[in-house]
Amino acid sequence: MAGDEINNGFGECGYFEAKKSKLEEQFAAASDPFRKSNLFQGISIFVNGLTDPSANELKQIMMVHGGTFHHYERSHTKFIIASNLPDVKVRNMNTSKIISAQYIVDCVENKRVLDYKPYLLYTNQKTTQPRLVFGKGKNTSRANETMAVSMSETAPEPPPVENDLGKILKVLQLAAVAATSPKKETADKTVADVSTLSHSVRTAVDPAFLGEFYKNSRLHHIATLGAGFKQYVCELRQAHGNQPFPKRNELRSVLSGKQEMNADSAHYVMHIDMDCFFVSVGLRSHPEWRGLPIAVTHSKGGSAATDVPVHPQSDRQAERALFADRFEHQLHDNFRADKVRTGFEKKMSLSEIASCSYEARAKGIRNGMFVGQALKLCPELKTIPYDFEGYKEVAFALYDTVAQYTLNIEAVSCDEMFVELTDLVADLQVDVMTFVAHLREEVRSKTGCPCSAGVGSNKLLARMATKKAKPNGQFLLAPGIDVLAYMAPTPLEELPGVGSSMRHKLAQAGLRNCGDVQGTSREKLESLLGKKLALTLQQHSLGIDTRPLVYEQQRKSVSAEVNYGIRFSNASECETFLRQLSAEVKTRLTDIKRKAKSVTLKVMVRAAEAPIEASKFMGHGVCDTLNKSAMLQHPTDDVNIITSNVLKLMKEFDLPPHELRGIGIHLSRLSDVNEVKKENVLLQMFEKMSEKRKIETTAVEVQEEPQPELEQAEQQQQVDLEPQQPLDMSSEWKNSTNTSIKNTAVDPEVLAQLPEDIRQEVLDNMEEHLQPKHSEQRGRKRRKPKNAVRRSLPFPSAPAPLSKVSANKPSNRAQHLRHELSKRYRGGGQTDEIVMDYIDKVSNHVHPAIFEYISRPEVEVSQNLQGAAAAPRPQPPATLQNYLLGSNYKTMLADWVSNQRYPNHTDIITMNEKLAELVKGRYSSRIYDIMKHLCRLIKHKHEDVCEWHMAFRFIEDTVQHHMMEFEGYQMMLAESISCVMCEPM
DNA sequence: ATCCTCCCCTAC
DNA sequence: TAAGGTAGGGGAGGAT
Repeated sequence: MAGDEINNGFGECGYFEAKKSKLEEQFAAASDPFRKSNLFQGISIFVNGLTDPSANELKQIMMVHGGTFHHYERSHTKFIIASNLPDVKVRNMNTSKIISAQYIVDCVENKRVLDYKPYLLYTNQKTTQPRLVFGKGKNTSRANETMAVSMSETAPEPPPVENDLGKILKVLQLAAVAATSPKKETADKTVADVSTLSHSVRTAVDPAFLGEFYKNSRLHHIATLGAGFKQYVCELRQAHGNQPFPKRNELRSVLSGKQEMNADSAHYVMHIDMDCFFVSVGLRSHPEWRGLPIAVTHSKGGSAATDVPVHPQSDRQAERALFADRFEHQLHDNFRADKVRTGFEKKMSLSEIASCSYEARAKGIRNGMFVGQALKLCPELKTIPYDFEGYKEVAFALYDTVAQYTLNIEAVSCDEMFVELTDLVADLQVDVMTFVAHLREEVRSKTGCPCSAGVGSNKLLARMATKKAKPNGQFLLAPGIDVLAYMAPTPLEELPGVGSSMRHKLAQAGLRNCGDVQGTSREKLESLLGKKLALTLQQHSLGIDTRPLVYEQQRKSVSAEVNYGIRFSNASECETFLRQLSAEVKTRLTDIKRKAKSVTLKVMVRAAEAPIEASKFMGHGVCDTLNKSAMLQHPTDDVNIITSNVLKLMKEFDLPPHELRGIGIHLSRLSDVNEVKKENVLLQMFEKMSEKRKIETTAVEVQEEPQPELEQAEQQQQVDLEPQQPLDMSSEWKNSTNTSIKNTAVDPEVLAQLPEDIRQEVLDNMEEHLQPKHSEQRGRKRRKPKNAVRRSLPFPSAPAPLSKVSANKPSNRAQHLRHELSKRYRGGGQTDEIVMDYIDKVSNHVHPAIFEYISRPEVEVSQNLQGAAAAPRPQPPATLQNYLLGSNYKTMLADWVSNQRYPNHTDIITMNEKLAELVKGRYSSRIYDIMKHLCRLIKHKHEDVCEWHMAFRFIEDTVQHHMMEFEGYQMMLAESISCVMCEPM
């Protein structure tokens, strides 16, 4: 799957890039399908200055042959490749590992690792002719020979290094081959398609699309790296505990003596941010381009960016007009409007600029601008490609550098964070900006990239300071200054949270800078923006920021979204993609070890007036966006449940697949996997057993004549577990009951077409889901007996729901039952006499045996009451999922009661639901047994817990309520709980 | 009042 | 050609 490619190193094992062992590194290498050999395994190089081959070419060579390319020199960098270094530079370097680039070339040519000494630039041994010598022992040379043989491109094979590793590598390489082969199978379509087959992946219909897209998406990388570093800070903090920071001592001795301390007790928050991050990382290997206007983008620039093929069904003029209209009249986004206005010329590249250098910015180029537009502003703009690995590498170096001094870090993104400095500078006894300068220099030397930092008394002011500091500088918003006066001239859009939309809205009201807002009444702001936004805006305009630094951030949602390359021609292509995306989002969910209770599907649909094809290649064009969500009954991380809900939501949108331009799946209301486990013990037991049972019963037959309630619950479960089955409309409404789409309305038109009794059932179900989840109400809720239920009951009409008053009229009920009995068992003789006599006597509570007796079909009526009670009920439908009916219900109850100190709310609800099903199914004697057993378990619980007593009474109460509704009588129960502590009055 | 859904906005 | 994601905060308006 796409999983590997999407994984940025923040998988469940955490930041493997940073910590991973050698072995893991080799694993990763072996699974790379582009790998030609492992020639340079364990060898790392750093390229200093101009070389031939160039740094980029050397990087390619190293990657393809299993080596490591360092973008900056590290202590463990094995070789430094250079051609000529200035004396000044060399003087302070360890020259024993500076070699010529020719070494790499010769190694590849000879297909073995050569002795590097002849290639040293700064020793006596320097020669131009490499000696063909193996530097190491016999074993190695043998290995090298084998390697040389195995380096043929058609049959790449790992060197037989350490035996185990060799085997593992081999397996992994085989796996990599296997993983790529299905791609080729899709080629079976037509022979005429051959021309397109050779092309790269285009639309989301291609099974490899998702992986390709995420591999190349800058926004995806920005987002996942950001999330990754938030988690990284958490991990570092947890791993660190209360240990000291040794680096502080080192710094203290370096800076000691020359510092006069800040005597004030000011609060210091630092905001640190890399300067035009992507560009800086890209320039590490091309220092000769520093000072030029540079942009990072997918477009290769030059003529490729000014003569772009145009799709016949696209219409740039029309699309531009539409976009411009939206941006100018609805969204007021000047930048985007401008981008469309001047960037949409025919044949100009619509590739976006992810990051541009300050020299490019000076010409008016901005991040996010189209390349075509940027080239008009600056024809000599140089474009460089993305280096996602490099961004991660540098980001780790940045975070690790800061983390040496403190872990009071709030990660904002991969290149930006807030750091609480108050305690740190007090501990170091240094001036705050001295520390910042030292830190920035360390970051620069470790990453090879410049950064800027601002310091203020809160996050807002620190950020403002950074704006002043950029590029490559630092700035302190001194604690003593008049903050109000300082903020007043600041344009509002410089405040965090104020974007183009809000800027425009405020400008309409005559508010442009912080000073304007400072003097505006709260009422006016609130009417403009709403309560909360008004408050924060006003506070920010005064330089006040109450937001604390959040060091350990908890994720609240997970999502996966693709608004590029979505072009389906039919529903099945769409469904296939939805399944892939569901799997993707499920992986992300399990990666963070959480479960979700809400699923939201987001779609982008081509706007009615928009051209069929977007101007931007595979772009979404002008679209309308729609969201729809479904609440799950329980938190889940089951891919099948997620998928079935996603498919259902898509079906509800009822959109033509060919008009879709974007799809996203969001999971929210997350809970911890372990919390869920604790919280829902019973349900987990049920589900576990139903899984097991599913495997055991191979063929699950669908009942021709669905039994009412239980049957529906069961069908729902099947949809959840088996979304592979196509969903037809007729099953959809039935399925929309217990588990899923509680909050989605049923189409009234569909509803109108249903037969009366079925419609009533649907309405009842909907009503049921709108009931509050609170246990009291749910358990005690009055339920109208349904037609369908009645049909299966022996009584022609079930008793109407009884109020408390009528329920307490035993003689009426006894008469009723007697009447039914006599009708049914005419001439039944002695037995029925006994039964009726019994009923008269007990009046209020009926023994389960009686229920058993009267609910048996006529043919089975036996002569003797005892036998009747013992007679087995007809087997429940094979699909019935109520495990309270299973033979091991006692074990399950015992597990529940004994493992939990206090009963869970959700477990009690589950229990009530399952017992209610039993009531409706008339499993009276089982109910009797369950209640008896449960009562005993609670009584004999090691520790007397009133919560359990109350739980039992509540369950008992609910059961009796249901009995009263469906049978007209309460059940005689064997035991009850009495406790002086919690007994109700 | 408080919750829910469906947005919109913002930031990187 | 091109890779227009992701997460969080919050408002409007309706349901309870």
